[in-house]
Amino acid sequence: MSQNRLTAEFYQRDVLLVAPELLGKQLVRALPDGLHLKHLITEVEAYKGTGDLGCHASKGKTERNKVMFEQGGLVYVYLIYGMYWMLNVVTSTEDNPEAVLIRGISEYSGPGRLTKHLQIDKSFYAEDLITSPRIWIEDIGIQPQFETTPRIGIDYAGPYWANIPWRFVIKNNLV
DNA sequence: GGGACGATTGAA
DNA sequence: TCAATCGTCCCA
Repeated sequence: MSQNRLTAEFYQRDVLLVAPELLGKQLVRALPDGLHLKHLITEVEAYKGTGDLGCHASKGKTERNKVMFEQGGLVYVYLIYGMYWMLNVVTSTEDNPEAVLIRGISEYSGPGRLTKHLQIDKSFYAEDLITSPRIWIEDIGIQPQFETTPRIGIDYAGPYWANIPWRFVIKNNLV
């Protein structure tokens, strides 16, 4: 465990505040054998509310996305293309469906690749990052510079939502 | 019950 | 450029 684990107060804010602040934070995955995998978060995307046509919540609450409607600090995982698990962090408060997609961590680019490495699957659905013994995020005092770009792979959301700059990436090859 | 599709990846 | 691969969602 860590004294610097992020708390409920960190997560229960607007996703557009939380997403960029997750850059440079340390994602920790404690494996069953006791090994702790530690990686800095390098790339994220924000998904905000029912009005955001790129956000799963825009279709209303379903079995898959219902955890997004809970309070911030929970994990939202779902399967994409039949083979990759996407790791998301729920933000904001109850009934405000927002989440941050973790798209990249140090040494591993791509949301599907990083979950494979961290051994994250459906069993992490609704896992509580504030209390879980097997996954959490720590503040290690890094506040990297970052840049913003449109989000990846959501052309179906239409030009406005597909182009809004809610992807946040650490600059250069820092860390 | 059936069909279309996806917040991806890696190989051709 | 394209196949892999399957849970979810929507329609019948």
